[in-house]
Amino acid sequence: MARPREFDTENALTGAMSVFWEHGYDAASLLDLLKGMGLTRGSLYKAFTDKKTLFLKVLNRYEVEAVDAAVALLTTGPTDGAERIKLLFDSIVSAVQNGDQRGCLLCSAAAGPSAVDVDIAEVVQVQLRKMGQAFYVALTQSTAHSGSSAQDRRDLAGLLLSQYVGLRVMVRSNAPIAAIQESVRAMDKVVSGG
Amino acid sequence: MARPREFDTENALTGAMSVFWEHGYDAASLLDLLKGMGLTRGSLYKAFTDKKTLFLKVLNRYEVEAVDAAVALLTTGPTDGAERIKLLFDSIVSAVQNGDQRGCLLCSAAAGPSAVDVDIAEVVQVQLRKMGQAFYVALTQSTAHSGSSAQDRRDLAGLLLSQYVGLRVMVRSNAPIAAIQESVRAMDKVVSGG
DNA sequence: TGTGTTTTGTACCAATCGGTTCCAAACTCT
DNA sequence: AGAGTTTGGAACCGATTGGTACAAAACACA
Repeated sequence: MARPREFDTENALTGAMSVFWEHGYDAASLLDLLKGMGLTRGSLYKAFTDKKTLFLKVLNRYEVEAVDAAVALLTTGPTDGAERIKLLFDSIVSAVQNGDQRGCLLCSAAAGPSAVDVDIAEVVQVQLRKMGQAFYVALTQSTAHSGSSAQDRRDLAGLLLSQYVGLRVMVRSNAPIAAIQESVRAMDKVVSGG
Repeated sequence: MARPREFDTENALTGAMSVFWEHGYDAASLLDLLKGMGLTRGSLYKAFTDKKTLFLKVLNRYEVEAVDAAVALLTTGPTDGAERIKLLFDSIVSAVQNGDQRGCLLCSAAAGPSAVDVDIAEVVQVQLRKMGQAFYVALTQSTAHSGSSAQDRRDLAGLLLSQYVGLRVMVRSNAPIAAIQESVRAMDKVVSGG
């Protein structure tokens, strides 16, 4: 009934995510996005309305692609819950060692536009809360912490969450990998020695 | 020998710090800065060269005003080192309770422009390292940790540092105060029961 | 093969960005 | 008072910002 799209929406979103991830929300210009998504102004605005709505859709995609993966890692699998937590933090170190210094799109959004835009802040909070819940579940399914009170587990889950955010912000800020490793090593000890 | 300044440089820097603190580096426009500093374009550029150099000077001022204060709190005083660490984290909670959601200028800089500008990144790293060192000293001067190995203390200091960054980022991102308190409570436990 | 509908690409928009230029005003010193 | 020097303020700069308008192109359906 009409002219079909020449681009794949999912591909375009992936491209946008990559641009936002690298530059951050504010610093990512329309031109960056157009180049990264491989489409022109008209198409972008017709398909995604707005820079901000595009970013919100990218955040949703990040949730599906990255957050849910982390949540799955934390809440399922054969290993002990504490072991899964270690795996997650070790994956941060691995990422840095592989040259990925982009940090976490969600964490950067938390530090940046989230302080100014309520819509973005809301999505960010939902996802952070999701991560926190996953930490809580992992602790509950760990032999070292299943015996402690729910309150203590909740507190420790909160610690793990802010720790996660802090680490990935430090990664993005060019902190030496040794500093990251120290932090992860200490965190492993806390999680093991409940 | 010439016309004197009509403004006080230190006052102007304080104003600039306040603007950068609230908006972040990128989002702080020249107009915001001029208004916040109470001077005009000509004066700003004559006195501070550049937006970026102004920010670097603001970072130096933040170091003197905020970082050094935190370092002093952590490294001196009559109380046990672990107690000082608790005081620092409690002060974060207090700030939020008093309606201050700006977080930490340094931490926001770490998440934002630091990933892009090497000069800013360098200053940020120096100050973060300074904070980490202070955590290390506090641990060394704590009865609960003076017995552990220097390596363990270094690791835990790294954990405290990333924890500090993460907390203040979360504060800025509008996280509920309950989440902040959980994290601090768990942190207190780790520091006490070393 | 039209006809209707949607996409695409470009030209264009006002607003704002950080930064420069320039001159009158305000001062110190002789 | 006059010379010398620096500040303050406003006008102005090109570049870039996110966003819109519109005509041509590409399809589905009849």
